[in-house]
Amino acid sequence: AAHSSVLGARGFCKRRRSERSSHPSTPKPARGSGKRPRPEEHPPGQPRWQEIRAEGLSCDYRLLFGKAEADEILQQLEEQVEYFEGEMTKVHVFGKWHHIPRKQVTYGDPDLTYTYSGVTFSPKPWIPVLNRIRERVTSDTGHTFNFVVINRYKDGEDHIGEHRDDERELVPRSPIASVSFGACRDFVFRHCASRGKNATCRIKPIKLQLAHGSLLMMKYPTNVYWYHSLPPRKRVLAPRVNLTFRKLMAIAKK
DNA sequence: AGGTAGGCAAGCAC
DNA sequence: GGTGCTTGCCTACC
Repeated sequence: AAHSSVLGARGFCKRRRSERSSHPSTPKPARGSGKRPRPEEHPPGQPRWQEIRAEGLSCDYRLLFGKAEADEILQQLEEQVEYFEGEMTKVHVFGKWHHIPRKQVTYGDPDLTYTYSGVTFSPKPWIPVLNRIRERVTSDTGHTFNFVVINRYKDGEDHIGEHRDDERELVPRSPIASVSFGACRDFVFRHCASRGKNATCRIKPIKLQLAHGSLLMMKYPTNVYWYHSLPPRKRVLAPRVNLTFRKLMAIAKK
């Protein structure tokens, strides 16, 4: 019940024209002239997926769950997902300890591990709500996954900085499925060669909005060339729970 | 005021 | 053994 007012606030996804990405070849998922492809209202002839393409970037976006089902899943996630606590909520980089500005946890098949900024995480065993989401992604995409990283952003202050996902433990060329629930948040891709003062090219960042119940498939070689981040959005007051399903190799290469 | 971008912090992997 | 890469915070600047 606490979520209903929050999730009803569809205004979170509405953007002013001036805020839109100016990238010419990029579709604008999760918005547009009232033609948002919600699963419960599939107009025939409307593309099932929205393809996002740029140099070295290949992603597909769609709404995976209708609002009622997404609301139900979010409620279950909020009740049942147990996030890491204590030492595992900190990262040690450049000699300093930082408290990560979000909550995080991993679930997956036993014996798999995932390394994030030098810390190796063991997954918690699968629970039904996560398997429900995982099975939906698999039935829709044909891809299987054995691991999920869950990030919870309590409001617009919580965020994650620019990064690429560690490729070493991923099955080569396997896609990452990013499923979002709760507040719609901006999601930004930046090409690796366009970062910093000594950038060798000026490819513009690509901004997407990841809506409640949506799926973003990040396909090879996106993760090779493009960093992604979830920047702070101070006006967002509601939580967002994001699940990135991955296919990890059974034996970690070190 | 919020969003963006750059500089900065030490240590490990190759 | 030098080089590249790392995440988040702070600051400056619109």
